[in-house]
Amino acid sequence: MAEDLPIAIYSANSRFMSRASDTAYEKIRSFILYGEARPGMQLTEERLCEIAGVSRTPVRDAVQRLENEMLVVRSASKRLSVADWSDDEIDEMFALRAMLECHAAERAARRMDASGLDRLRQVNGELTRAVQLPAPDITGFLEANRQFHDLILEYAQSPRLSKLLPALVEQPVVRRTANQYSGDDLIQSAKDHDELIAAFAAGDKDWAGAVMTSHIRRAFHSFHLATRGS
Amino acid sequence: MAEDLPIAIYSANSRFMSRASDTAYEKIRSFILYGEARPGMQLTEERLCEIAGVSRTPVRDAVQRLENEMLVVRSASKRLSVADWSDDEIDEMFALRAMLECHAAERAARRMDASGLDRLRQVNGELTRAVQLPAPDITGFLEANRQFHDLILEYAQSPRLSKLLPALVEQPVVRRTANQYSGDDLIQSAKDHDELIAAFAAGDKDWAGAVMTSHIRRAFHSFHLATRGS
DNA sequence: CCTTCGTATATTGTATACAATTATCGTCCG
DNA sequence: CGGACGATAATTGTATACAATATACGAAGG
Repeated sequence: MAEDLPIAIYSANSRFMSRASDTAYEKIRSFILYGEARPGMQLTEERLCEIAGVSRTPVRDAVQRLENEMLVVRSASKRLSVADWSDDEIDEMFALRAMLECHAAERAARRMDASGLDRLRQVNGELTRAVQLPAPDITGFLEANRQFHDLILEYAQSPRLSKLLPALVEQPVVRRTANQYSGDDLIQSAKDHDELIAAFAAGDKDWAGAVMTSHIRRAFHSFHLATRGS
Repeated sequence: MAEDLPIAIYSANSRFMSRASDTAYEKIRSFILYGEARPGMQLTEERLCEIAGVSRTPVRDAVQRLENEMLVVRSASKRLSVADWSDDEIDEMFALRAMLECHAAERAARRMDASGLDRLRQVNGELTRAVQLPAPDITGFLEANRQFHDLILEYAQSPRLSKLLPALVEQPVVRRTANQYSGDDLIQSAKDHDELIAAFAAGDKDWAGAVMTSHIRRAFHSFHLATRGS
């Protein structure tokens, strides 16, 4: 019987989600990432119930998941608040993410097949179209980018990685990075992906790992520049 | 009852734990790690209620935590079972753990202070006593070893790492590794720790990282030898 | 005016009843 | 036989009432 891992990691997953705890998870997550929530803002379970439209039981379920992703934080007295990351924590996220995505790329390089290569090429085709000047489509880029990295994770075939990486790929960071990207940065991203595909096709794990590492670290420096200047 | 066995590995949850969900977590965890549970065995929430002596609400809370540590697994139809790791998954655990503990050591090297060095020396003094031939005290070794790595994690000052690492340091693996260690292996562990302390004292992050990496990888190969022969 | 303490209020934690879903197993029909 | 179907039992999911705990606030005393 197949496992139901892994799921989309670069965004809220777009699967069935009929359960109340799943809708609660998505709604609260959206509230934090795209809604009126502000870093450090206090949350009560009751307030989250209103947002999610379900009772406290599934809300508590969802909150625990969000706690694991460190999108919400629990104080010593068990009160909840929206996470507020320090600069050091964000740097750390990029460093850890670079290590783990590099590792994922290395594993994927050993396990890639023709079908996977096709899917990667197709997704990166869409990404490449989205970043065409003079009017790049950031939303399209983000979606294709997510799919691309998800595919690599899928081919890495590591339940552990699939569990750990999502906690490191937080939307606010990814979006701010993408929004800060210049047109040339976006095009370079597409080229990185092309080179990754070449490395996978060659089965060269060191090549794949190195490309992935620079890919993430470039994103890091764009983000750094965007948020903390020079 | 297995209640007095070490609970928290490498992480800081050795606090009070008076809540029902916390005792449930500990009891179920002990049941899996030291009790009658067997890999792949099916679990029902009701059965876990009996084990924990509390109602389903805190049990479900505890189960979600154990799911994150991947000690229990949920099937597509949401049924629970005791995790049963493949050889590849265990290898992967060691690889990821080596990366993250190396990173933790590097961060700790930059943030270590005199007080931390003292504490590390004291803990490793206990560890060194525990591994004295001709009758090494494995339990004492495990406890001191845990404290030593916890201290490094504390000085790494990274909430992310503190969240991610525990999921990679699973007791069954650590114990089997330690039990397989020869007397000389145990003594070498103590020496690794001495060298780590020296690297911290020198503030040399690359040195610390390298020692930590070989420390973990030696453990990996001992485990590999013990469980899969030649 | 400040601190301390106790009570009221807000918030989180737990138990339990019931709803929804999934598995089990016997029966019918081919 | 054997496979599809349906009733029943087992299991998980959700809502809600109540218990435990933490905070807020104001009164009493210095």
